[in-house]
Amino acid sequence: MPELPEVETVCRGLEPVMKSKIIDKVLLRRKNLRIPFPKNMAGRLEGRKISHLSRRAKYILIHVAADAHNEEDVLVVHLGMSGQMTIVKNGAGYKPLKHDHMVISLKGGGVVVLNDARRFGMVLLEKVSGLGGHQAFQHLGPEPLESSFTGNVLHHRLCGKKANIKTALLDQRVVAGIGNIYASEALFEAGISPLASAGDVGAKKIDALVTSIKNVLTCAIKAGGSTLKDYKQADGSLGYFQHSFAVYDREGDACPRCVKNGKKNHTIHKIVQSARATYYCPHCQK
DNA sequence: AGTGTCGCCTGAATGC
DNA sequence: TGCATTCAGGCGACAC
Repeated sequence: MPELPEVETVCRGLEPVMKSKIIDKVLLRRKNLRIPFPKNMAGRLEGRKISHLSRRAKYILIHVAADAHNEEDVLVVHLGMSGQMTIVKNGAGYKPLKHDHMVISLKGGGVVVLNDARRFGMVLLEKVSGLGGHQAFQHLGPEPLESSFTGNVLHHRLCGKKANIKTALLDQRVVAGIGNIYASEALFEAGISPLASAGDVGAKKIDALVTSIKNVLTCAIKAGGSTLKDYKQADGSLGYFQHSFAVYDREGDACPRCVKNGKKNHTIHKIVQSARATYYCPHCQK
């Protein structure tokens, strides 16, 4: 499920386990995910210290500190559709499960595993200085939770676009980190039809949309954070938390906003746009 | 250049 | 119960 909030939650869950630890062993249990694992990945990482973790768009960035022989590197993990990072509780007793593809053992006993059944994920290892120029990063749009991401900014980025606004929100070059769920959720909250041409939506509605994007993402991160805190990763896996959505996967349900306005008979519809499911209320999203 | 469709994989849910 | 079909939250390659 990983969109921006889930990836953020994974980063926050991993940080206390990985930060300031020395990488002891990196085990790759196959050659590739969607793309090959980086050349000599284990050799380039083992013995080095993790300085901190961060996130850009839907990418987890594990920063590896510079040392006598290397400048700072970044181990980049993208979870694709089905990827999961797991903190193994009893590292010494770790037995690989099906689809465990990458196992990072830390000095002191911590073990972190990347499991990805569908293998749509990817792992990169890049110098931090070259990261911004890497093809995965160079065209990424702004981070939606930065204060510099405003209605004005989004309005400019959508200007002239003929594609429907739902599809445009999924374009990582327009804005980074929004996936299929939160695109539907944000448009619903802002009361904007997913069918509208992106370039035709007025400035005022785009302002509302930016507010809604920030709101749905922030609420989801909050839900993820409380999962970390409350459940303490019952199974050690990170990022897949229970969260209820207003419209996503609610085809046929009563529209919550219309119900609030006393109109009980308006329901959530499901349509397909650019081969992806979209959920919305035709009555209150114009 | 901008836009829409397809396929990469496996597993879960559904239908017969 | 078993087997086939459909669908999934990402993203890049490709065709137009």
